[in-house]
Amino acid sequence: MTNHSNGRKQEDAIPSLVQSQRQIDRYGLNVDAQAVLVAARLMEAGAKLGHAAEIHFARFGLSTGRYRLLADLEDNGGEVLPSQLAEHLGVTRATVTGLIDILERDGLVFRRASAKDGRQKSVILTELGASKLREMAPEHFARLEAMVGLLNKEERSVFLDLLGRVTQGISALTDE
Amino acid sequence: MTNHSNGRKQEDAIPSLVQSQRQIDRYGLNVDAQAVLVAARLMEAGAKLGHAAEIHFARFGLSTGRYRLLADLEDNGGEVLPSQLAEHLGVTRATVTGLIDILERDGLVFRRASAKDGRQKSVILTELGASKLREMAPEHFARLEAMVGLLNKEERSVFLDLLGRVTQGISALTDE
DNA sequence: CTTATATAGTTAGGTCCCTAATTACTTTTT
DNA sequence: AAAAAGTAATTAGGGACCTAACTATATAAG
Repeated sequence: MTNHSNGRKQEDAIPSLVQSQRQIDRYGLNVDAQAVLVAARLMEAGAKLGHAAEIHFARFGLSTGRYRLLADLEDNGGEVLPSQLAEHLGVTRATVTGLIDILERDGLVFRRASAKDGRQKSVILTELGASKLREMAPEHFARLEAMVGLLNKEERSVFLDLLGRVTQGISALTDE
Repeated sequence: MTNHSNGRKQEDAIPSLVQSQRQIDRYGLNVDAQAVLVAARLMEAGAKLGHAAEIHFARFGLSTGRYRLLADLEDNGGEVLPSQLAEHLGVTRATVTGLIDILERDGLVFRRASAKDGRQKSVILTELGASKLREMAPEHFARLEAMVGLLNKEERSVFLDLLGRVTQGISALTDE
């Protein structure tokens, strides 16, 4: 009984360089296997992190999106328009509507119609919402810090630089 | 008309160091802002990459998961058990069932009951499935390579090392 | 000033993946 | 051999985020 069924053991599915090279060779392509490996590993890491983040935020009764919305509200004085939230979070307005629905139901936020523009509705952080952020902050930030704890300051700086350039490159997948 | 509504412009929502520092200061925590920034940027990048990958694979009528399943099949001689696929892909068996359902419907794969174990059903790559992989390979790998094109060989190597260590650290979010 | 166009938020419906429970076999224990 | 425990695949239901279509209000053009 060492490694079975469940598919979420310590290190499932880490793509290897030989695996990438084999795939490329099969079709006789002139592509750098290491480059492909970087792409594959980053996708793997992104999926894993996304899943872990949901588990992390679920401790506090939130999802990743709902936490980010609350944090953005607090970062902007406690009152922001849904369309601004969508832009800040990088999600659609439809998604923001859904996030607000649940946050409002839970009393962490409420909506108020705008006086100047009848189409707009401000989203406002409640005291309960603010205290939720306050309560979770120590553990939340400590865990984030621990996550990158295997990198020293210098390495983190290098990582930020490289990650930034790879992030720019992501558009290569969607261009054209 | 420069930057409105849609929330998916060139560079929405890039978290900054001052923003991270501000959040930490608000609660008087003793946490490294750069570390928090790395975590935030990686989450951002992961989400962005996941979304871009779906768009990329949709060109070929596939999703990320269905492509990975096909590729894993081909990497393993064209016949693999669902439970093995789940392990290789790092997803649950329930998810694999759904992926196979669609691939089978589209004729890229078929199921066959196992002779030795009545519970098992092999998944087998069809000729259509193999040719789908063959057709998409040039564009697929070229785009992956382009994605990391802003990094040279040396930098890619460093990035792989650092990413690997951060990936290990992800468990800090889920531990306990 | 009325018609056309743009914008804010929402709703409806879809995709991806998940967890928990179910069904059908197989292996182990008594 | 019968009962219990384990394993393989599936089904049922849910959460997150998406696109496209809709409603209501605001602005621009004829």
